[in-house]
Amino acid sequence: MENFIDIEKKWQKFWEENPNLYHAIDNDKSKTKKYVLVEFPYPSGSGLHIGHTFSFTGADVYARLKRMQGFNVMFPMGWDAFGLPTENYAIKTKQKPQKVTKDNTDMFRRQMKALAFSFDWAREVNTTDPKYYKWTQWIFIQLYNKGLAYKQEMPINWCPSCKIGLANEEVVNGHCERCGSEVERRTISQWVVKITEYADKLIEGLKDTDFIEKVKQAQINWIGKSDGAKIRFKLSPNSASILSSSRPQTSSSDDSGRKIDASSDHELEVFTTRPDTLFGATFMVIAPEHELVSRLMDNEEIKKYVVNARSKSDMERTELAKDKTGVFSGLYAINPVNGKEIPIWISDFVLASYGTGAIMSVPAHDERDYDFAKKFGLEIVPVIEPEGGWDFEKAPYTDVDNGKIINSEPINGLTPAAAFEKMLTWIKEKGIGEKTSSYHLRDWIFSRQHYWGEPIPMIYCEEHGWQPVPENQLPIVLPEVEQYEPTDNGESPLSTISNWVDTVCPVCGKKARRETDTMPNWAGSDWYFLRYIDPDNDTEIASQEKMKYWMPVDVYVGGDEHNTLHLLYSRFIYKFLYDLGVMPKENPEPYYKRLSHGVILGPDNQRMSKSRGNVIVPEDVSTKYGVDVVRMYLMFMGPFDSTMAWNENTLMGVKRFLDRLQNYFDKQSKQINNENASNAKVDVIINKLIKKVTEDTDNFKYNTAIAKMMEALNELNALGETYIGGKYLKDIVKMLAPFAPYSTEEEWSKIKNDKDEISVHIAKWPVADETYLVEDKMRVAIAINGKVRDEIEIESENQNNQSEIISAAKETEKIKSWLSGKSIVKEIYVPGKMVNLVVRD
RNA sequence: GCCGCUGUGGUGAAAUUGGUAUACACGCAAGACUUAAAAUCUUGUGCUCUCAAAAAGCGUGUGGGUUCGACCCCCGCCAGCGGCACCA
Repeated sequence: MENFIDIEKKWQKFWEENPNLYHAIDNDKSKTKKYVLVEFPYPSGSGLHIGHTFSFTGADVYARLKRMQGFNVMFPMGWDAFGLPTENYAIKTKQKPQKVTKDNTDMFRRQMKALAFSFDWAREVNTTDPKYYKWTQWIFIQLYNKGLAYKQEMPINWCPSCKIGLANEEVVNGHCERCGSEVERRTISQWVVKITEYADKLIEGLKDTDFIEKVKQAQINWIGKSDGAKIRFKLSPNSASILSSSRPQTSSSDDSGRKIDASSDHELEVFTTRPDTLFGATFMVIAPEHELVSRLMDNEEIKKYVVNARSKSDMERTELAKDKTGVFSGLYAINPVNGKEIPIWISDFVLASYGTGAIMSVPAHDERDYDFAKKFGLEIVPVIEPEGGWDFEKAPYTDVDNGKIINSEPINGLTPAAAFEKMLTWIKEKGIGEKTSSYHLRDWIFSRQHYWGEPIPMIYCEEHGWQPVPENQLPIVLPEVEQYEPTDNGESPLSTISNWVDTVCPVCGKKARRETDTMPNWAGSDWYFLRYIDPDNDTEIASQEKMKYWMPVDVYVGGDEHNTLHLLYSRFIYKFLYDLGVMPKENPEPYYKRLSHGVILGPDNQRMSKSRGNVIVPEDVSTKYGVDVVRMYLMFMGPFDSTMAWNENTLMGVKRFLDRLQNYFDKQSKQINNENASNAKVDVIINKLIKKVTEDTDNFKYNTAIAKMMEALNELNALGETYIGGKYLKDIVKMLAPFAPYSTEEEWSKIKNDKDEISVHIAKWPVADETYLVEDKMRVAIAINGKVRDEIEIESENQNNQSEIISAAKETEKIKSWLSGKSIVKEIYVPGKMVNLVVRD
């Protein structure tokens, strides 16, 4: 007999020579389409890891099932290949990133083919291919044209040792991921994408999807919508005159037209979720970055505080969260509802990036305001009191569901909820504010000062400002050069390539400069699922007709770590393109179902990592035991979405099962020509198996599907020398095929006849014959007071004959002894399941 | 602190969603084959009581509740995991 290595070689070659087995056919109306997507990998130098193997196998099993069930399945694969690790590796080994990427994707592709994933390789995409990123750049231009991309001074994470700007994801606990030195803040002019414009649409759109609750919640939390009001506080006359005498020297913003701060010299605008507590506002606090503060820098104390606060990293600010700091601004505002003059403080616990960068402080009813008031001896005025009173000396009262409004002349006695509504109308009538919402979601910083990314297709002209590259000049190809190390000044390495940077203005034709920043990693992975639909299209992102056929993605398999950022960015870009009219109007959402796969831990129950030395390399295990064993084990070890530890003993159990099955097939093959040699027991075993395996596989419950196959084999073996016939033998091979593609293909080649498909992987999935699912006899449990004491066997056709079954139940020896001396007060019969007799002494 | 999830044998886990708890697999024990070991096969395996068996009792983190009947539904608590976190 051939060993598994020969078998794998043989069939890999066969599949390579027959790629049409897994081809998805565009616009095939004769079949129902099924778009099965799994997150494409970043092709790192260390090859496919066990997590990839796990999630890809899970998606592959599903794709194979659907294909065999007669769907027109698209199951594509590609490479999310821009990114820092490649750039760093290239710098270290003095190779071109293009070359490193090529080597890595070649390795990944080879490993994937060895693992028998049924990808449609004709649709392979690569985010670093100019033909691909032409469209990534095109999307950016559309964003710019619609006013959703703007340039702004933004603080970034700066590594002083690498001399490079770091993305948030490259900062680990306040330190540079690469060199470990502490990250500083620096302000750099950056491209920003207005995802916040779509915040509401991204929340509402979730109802058009079938994501699991956990994912929907993650998205909603990340967007973090709060309903409340904007309220304008007039400054006291004195304060207003102080300010008007010190206008800011220059406006810090350049051309974005965005104003963070809507306040004028006479007003200070705040956002609050608690307008019901407005009468309790006894002071105000503004962020050190607030526009007003820049006009108060003559005061040494304020200047010192502000300079210090601005130099703090986000880390430091939040770490010191408990201990409030602050300084009095010298200014006063008027509480619009009671005319009270209240002080304005400056403190870094107020975030410039949320709301208006200024708050009204109600210390009696907010933890942070309370801490601040206690520390600086500010007034605390309660405006809500619960029944039974509250000791405001000890703590603030923050419960919104209970209590009555006090100390608030026109609204006294209302509940906080009623007061909330009342105040919204009131501030509107008085013209001092209006209802609004605020979001945790921030606009998306889109610039990276790295080489290995998509060039941002923008040109700067002295006269005409920022202009998009004309679309017919796309793609702007990343120049291949010798120098792509980071520069000293924090600019992208592209800035040193003068013959690339120097260009002409698309408006006036005069000298102009290209943008030298590149896009973040997310840019290419936002929309890749669209490109699979039409990977070679040169004139459109994808053809309308094809998108109409394939969209939406039916099932999207990915990791929990992408449930917020990637999924949100991706939905945003899709919705933007949808509003642009580029997407089919039937599909406002890109993904119908989202499935998150679990995590495979090392044998020590710890996350796999090189430093722990607990890494399992798929290629090592598959050369030792065979690909089928590895695939099947991964699917058997537990539910597809849970965290599980690698255990080689359990893997051996799967291997034994496959070996036993092989023996069974070898014995059975003697009678292969006898299509229907079978008996009643076999009919039941196989048809039940088909039903269960089909259901479970369809629902990604692979572990129980495999358990059923094991159970069935045990049952068949227990029948001894019974031949089950060719049809059932083929059914078993088919059901196993998605999990164990090699050995089933081998077995299929032995047992198939001329009428059968050339490959088991395009054979027709079996359908259970319902007539065999009903057994003639059933076992009915008999319980006394809910505890099972005995059981009887009944004819299935009699299962609804309640009185007969109950009297039979009372007649068994065991039950009689349980009943003696007791009286039956109630009899319950669950058809075909059980009898419960409720008795009393 | 907030949001989400999970607690079932020695282990990974099942349970038709309110109807016989522990399927399947691992591990362990005993046996068969073998000079021996590995591999393979057979049998047993929740706990207590028992030389053993029968019978009984106890058993799904924990305390209550609803129900003829609860791993499943409701209320409270404990433990663990993941995400967010000075978001006004």
